[in-house]
Amino acid sequence: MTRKITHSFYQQDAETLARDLIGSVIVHRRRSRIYRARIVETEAYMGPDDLASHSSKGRTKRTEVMFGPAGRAYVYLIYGMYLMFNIVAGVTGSGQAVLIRAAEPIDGWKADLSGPGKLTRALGIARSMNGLDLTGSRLYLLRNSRYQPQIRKAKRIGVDYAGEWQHKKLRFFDDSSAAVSHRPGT
DNA sequence: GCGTCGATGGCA
DNA sequence: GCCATCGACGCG
Repeated sequence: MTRKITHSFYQQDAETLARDLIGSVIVHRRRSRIYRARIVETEAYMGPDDLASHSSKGRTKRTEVMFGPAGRAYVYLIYGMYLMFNIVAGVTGSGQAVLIRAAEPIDGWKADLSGPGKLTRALGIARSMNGLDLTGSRLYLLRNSRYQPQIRKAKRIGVDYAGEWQHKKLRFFDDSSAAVSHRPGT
């Protein structure tokens, strides 16, 4: 049984959503083709108090989408060359989001999706998709109640500047997948 | 297998 | 002057 993920599901807090999205499937309809990939790694960004979260900088032009309704895409450029794909989570205004870090292609399609920058490039996620409603028909997620991932958690990657928040175990991954980008360090 | 480093551009 | 990254390179 597989069904499209709805607004009410995205409205869960980011930590719960990040865990629940492991094993779900990204669907991108692009140039008359359909690309599907199973999510194997995510990170939760908990809102303005979370020093690793962009929303901790407050409402700016960049972070505006994070403070909007859940279930929209938050896409931004990092290091001048990589796009990050996030999903807005929580109640409207809470500034939470889930970063999609890694996935594995489904249906015989071949791609390396084991990292947030590689994932957006291979899936064709563009900056123009910032703010896109993910319950539409172009880019959406499916939940498969049959697939049971082996979920583990660890600290988030690349946020060592975030004080006490850097240590919190807000990264979730499917330990049975080879596409996970980082294995936990002790 | 692991550490280091450069690429590259939007943002505050 | 930062970065929610990646891949190339040098080790030995």
